[in-house]
Amino acid sequence: MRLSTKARYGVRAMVRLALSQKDGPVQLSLIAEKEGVSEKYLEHLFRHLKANGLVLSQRGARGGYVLARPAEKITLYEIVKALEGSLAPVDCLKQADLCERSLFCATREIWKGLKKKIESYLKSKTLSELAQEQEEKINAPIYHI
Amino acid sequence: MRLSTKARYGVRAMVRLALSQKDGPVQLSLIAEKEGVSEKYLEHLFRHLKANGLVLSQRGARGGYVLARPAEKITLYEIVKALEGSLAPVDCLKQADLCERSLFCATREIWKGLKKKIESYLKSKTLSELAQEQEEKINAPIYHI
DNA sequence: TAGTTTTCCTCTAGATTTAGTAGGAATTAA
DNA sequence: TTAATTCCTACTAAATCTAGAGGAAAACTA
Repeated sequence: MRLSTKARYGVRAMVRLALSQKDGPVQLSLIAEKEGVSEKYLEHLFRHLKANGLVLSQRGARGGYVLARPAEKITLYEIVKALEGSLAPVDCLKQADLCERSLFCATREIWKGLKKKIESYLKSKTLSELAQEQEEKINAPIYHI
Repeated sequence: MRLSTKARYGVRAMVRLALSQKDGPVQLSLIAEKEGVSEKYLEHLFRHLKANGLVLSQRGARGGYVLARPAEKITLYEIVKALEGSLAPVDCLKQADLCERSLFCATREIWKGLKKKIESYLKSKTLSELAQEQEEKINAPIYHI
């Protein structure tokens, strides 16, 4: 049940974008530096984010990315799904004929329920909530003596 | 967020075990045949199930496996965890020092919440529930004309 | 006791997925 | 025109998944 780095890095990049886009498009080079992720890898991730209508891009000098919608209107579900492809724990949920047992399989119902739980949780979290929490964490660090 | 075949086959095998063990230990060869999974692969899975105290084994002729506890006392969480190792969506939940950002990472809190949702769902499902549902599905099949 | 059945154990290996990197084309601002 | 930036297509090393082979150990049966 692990998320790939696509989802992990991608969500962090989106938070960074939400926090940084006040001054116009944000370059991948900035996100790469701040998040400690390779710029080349971010290119892949943002392709998916763009294809799924989550960000808009501006090419050329002083270009970059901005959120396609206000952060309050973007859920974590959308981000993770755009990057991970699907949140189904098992493939037979998308494609029942992968397994001839599908119709009589009790475990399949369990996985279906699990998928719903995961999705409803991620749908309940918006990017703006996450960005705000991130800001608070940065502004209220723990000081060591 | 996909489960491996370990968890998928393992849960099905446990359901099969719950349904078949009335007449004594169940051999892997039987489960393999019924579930369409290689016996050799089941050996691997049952090693983990046994190591985690979910099944007991009897070696030798007419040996096999039985549940270590009544099916009502075994949750899906235990089975999946035994086979999958961990249900953490990201590794930094188990080992915070994997990432220097852990202490100030808002996304980490999200993944922690997601892990809790997954676990509480799987803890709420017992093997006996699952076995009963499976039995009903078998006894009430859909007939095609 | 001998033979058979079954779990137990270690080692090996192909297939698939992950996590990137390389190199350059296209676009835009200055 | 130049520099900056996204966009696109390949390629690849490493990890993980999904087993399979071969035999040792244990226990039942005759």
